[in-house]
Amino acid sequence: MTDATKSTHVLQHQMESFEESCRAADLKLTHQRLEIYRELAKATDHPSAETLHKRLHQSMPTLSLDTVYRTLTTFEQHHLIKKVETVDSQAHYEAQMQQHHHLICDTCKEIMDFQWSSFDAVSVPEDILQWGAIKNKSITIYGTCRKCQALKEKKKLE
Amino acid sequence: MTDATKSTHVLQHQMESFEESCRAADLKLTHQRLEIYRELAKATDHPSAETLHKRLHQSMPTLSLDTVYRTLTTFEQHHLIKKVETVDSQAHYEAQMQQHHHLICDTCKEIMDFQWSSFDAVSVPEDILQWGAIKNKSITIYGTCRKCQALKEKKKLE
DNA sequence: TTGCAATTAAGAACAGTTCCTATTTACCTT
DNA sequence: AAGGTAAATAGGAACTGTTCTTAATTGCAA
Ligand SMILES: [Mn+2]
Ligand SMILES: [Mn+2]
Ligand SMILES: [Zn+2]
Ligand SMILES: [Zn+2]
Repeated sequence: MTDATKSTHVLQHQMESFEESCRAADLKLTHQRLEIYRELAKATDHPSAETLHKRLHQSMPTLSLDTVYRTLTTFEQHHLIKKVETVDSQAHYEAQMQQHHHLICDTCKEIMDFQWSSFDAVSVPEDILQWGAIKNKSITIYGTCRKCQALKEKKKLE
Repeated sequence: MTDATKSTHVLQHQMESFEESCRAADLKLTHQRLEIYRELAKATDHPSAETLHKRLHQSMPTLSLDTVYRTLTTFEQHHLIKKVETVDSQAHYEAQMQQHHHLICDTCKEIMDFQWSSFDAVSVPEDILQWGAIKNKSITIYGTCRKCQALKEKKKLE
């Protein structure tokens, strides 16, 4: 997927399996839940509740910010979405549930996904096993993205 | 270091290099700054501003929470400490500046340090290099720590 | 010592999130 | 299809974590 948005049929499939998960979890299929999930699923960034609320406002002018927060929390509790760990004061979310890792730009704070399957395959060092039961490991890479690097170069020349 | 607290002379050395860094950065060596740094440096957990404030309250009853926040922000800006990325609403800090990684317990939320030098040594996948200038990569491992596992076992038996 | 810019304490303000409650809605039962 | 009911929502109040404002204090250079 090189495009900035997901193809319609991939998203449609994701929506169907989302609806199935909701029914299985006894979550009512409200318009709000469907639209919030769809908006998050089609996002390639990792939006905050406020960002999602803004994006949905045009098509759902009465949607309350509280509903966005409450709904995201519900989804997270049912493992339908994930809260992304950041250093930011706002919480960021994603519907991407497959194993993946993050690139974070220290300048624009954009969070990008990436894969590193050879890392996913290795097991953790011996001495960590005694800490407890390990469930998951993920990488965060920090740096400056191309866009922000270019901007900095420009400013230097001025 | 198997002990829960650092040996006095290691901490003393860390304090000396901290004082040097402050002078180099034109930061005045106030009692508050020294004590906040010392408290963070000797901690093996990853305390929040509020936790640090509580720990310091006995010896410094007039220390304000605002000063703790302001001081931690100042230290972070001068790369004397780090803000730890978590999914938590409170910010967590550490004085440990050497490359290391984190284990986070999903139950008690405790954050533990660990080393993985063979991972530190490998370079990132080719295609990531085109994203921008990479500065650092770190791992977060999630799971349930021994203590919390034991507690859960106990509850099951009841 | 003295002078002054930097720093602090205390509380007000602010930002992000959650709670309260009256109203609405999904969906189960007829 | 219609009715009943528990769950979900909107809107505003409340709460929590963090930052700002300002007057008083302090570190440190002269
Ligand atoms: Mn992601
Ligand atoms: Mn650490
Ligand atoms: Zn950037
Ligand atoms: Zn634990």
